[in-house]
Amino acid sequence: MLYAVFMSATLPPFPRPQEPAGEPELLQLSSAGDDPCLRADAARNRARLLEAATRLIAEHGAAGVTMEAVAAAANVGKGTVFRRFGDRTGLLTALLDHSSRKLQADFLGGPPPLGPGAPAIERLRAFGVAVLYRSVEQLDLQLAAQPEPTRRFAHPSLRALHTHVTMLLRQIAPDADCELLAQTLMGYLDPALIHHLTKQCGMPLERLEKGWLDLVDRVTGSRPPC
Amino acid sequence: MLYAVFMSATLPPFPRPQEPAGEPELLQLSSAGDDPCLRADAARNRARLLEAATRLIAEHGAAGVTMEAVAAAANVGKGTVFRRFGDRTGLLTALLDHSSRKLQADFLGGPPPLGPGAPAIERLRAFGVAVLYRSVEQLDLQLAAQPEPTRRFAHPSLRALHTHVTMLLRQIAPDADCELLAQTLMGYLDPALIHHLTKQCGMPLERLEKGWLDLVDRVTGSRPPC
DNA sequence: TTACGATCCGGACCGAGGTCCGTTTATTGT
DNA sequence: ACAATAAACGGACCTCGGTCCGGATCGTAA
Repeated sequence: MLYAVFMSATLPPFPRPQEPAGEPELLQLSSAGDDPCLRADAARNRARLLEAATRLIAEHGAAGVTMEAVAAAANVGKGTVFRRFGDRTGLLTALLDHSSRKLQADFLGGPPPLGPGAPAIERLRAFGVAVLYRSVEQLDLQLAAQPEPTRRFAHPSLRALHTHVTMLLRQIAPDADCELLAQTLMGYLDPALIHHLTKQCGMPLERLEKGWLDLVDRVTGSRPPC
Repeated sequence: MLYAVFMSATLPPFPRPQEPAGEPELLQLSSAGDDPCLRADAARNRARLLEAATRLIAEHGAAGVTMEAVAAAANVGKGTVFRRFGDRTGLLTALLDHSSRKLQADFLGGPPPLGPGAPAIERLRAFGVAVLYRSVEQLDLQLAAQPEPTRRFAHPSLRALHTHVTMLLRQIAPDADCELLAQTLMGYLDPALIHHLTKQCGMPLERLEKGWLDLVDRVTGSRPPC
């Protein structure tokens, strides 16, 4: 439960999900939603599974969908699901992959203020707002896709966001511990927090948005007066 | 999975864990580690379970301990564990209860700078450091006790901390959205984050501590220059 | 002391995530 | 076209968290 780091060279019991085969860290925004060299039937089943999962989740909510149900709906064996996606989190994450890549493309190479061209602080503000909106319209999935606490921050997609925020911060406040500051900012955008504040505390999204802008100002030291 | 709010008056299928029967919101720091009016055998079993759990966790780590194993080690039926503590999270939380109450007592009525008497900002600084240290020496348990994302922020003990931070912030920055700011600060103290930074990124605790102090200064607008 | 009702106990049972391995299928080289 | 080999398949199987309910126990009042 806490071992199983690599599995020795002797016969891998499972080819391991080649799904989250993260490209060189950050710039993993290539190839739309497909995958590298996958056998024909495998690719077909993968597509079927994603489609089935999407449909079932739309019907019953992410929390109400069983892996076995997905497999059945896709006319595929249960083992196939796990071989392809590793675990439940993997499948759910794959469903988020598209929007995740889009967001990444937007702030990495899109038009300002999200993309390069605008001053860093503007980009940072826009970034938070973008993430906020994205999370709100996928809260259900985002929550269900959250891995267990130990791995929450290891998730490649999240790391990418964190890296980006760190870079922006470095341009704004070079003397600060931008790694930690970035972590703090990302914490504000945690789907679980957003869910809690909007659904359980009834805060309007607008307030969260203001909160983000304010937070950015405070953290970067660009408060109004002074 | 997302219903079951209260259970109607008609025959409760389970008396429901009377464990986290939160007193009036905040000031729940009374009665050391025991419970209200519990039948003799029930109290005895409860103690046995807590003791067994503690021992097993010390041996195998929190993640490596099964509910059934705890039950067996306590010479008790599995059902008894769940009746008493509701679920795994409940049991683990109960183990943290003692230190949780102590912390609460400290910042609610202990000596400055944690307790009342010191200026709010000093208390806030001390608060973060205290939580940091407490988390570090119980990381394993804290992580394992973390409930699923949907309920992460609903946890009473966490709410208490959040409330306290909010109050301190209100004294420091009355015009800010202290609820949100408090949430941000609490995010920095999330055990999962601490685990990630210290165990996975290899940051020394000292750096996290500096990070907290710096964060407090930034967020409250009490930066050095100006 | 006894009897009775509320509370508690225990372990069989269930569902869902995850694994294993014998069988099937796609690909590739000839 | 035809092996031969690597990759993929599927579903039985395992574990573990959580539930249920018939029966044992405790507290109490007479």
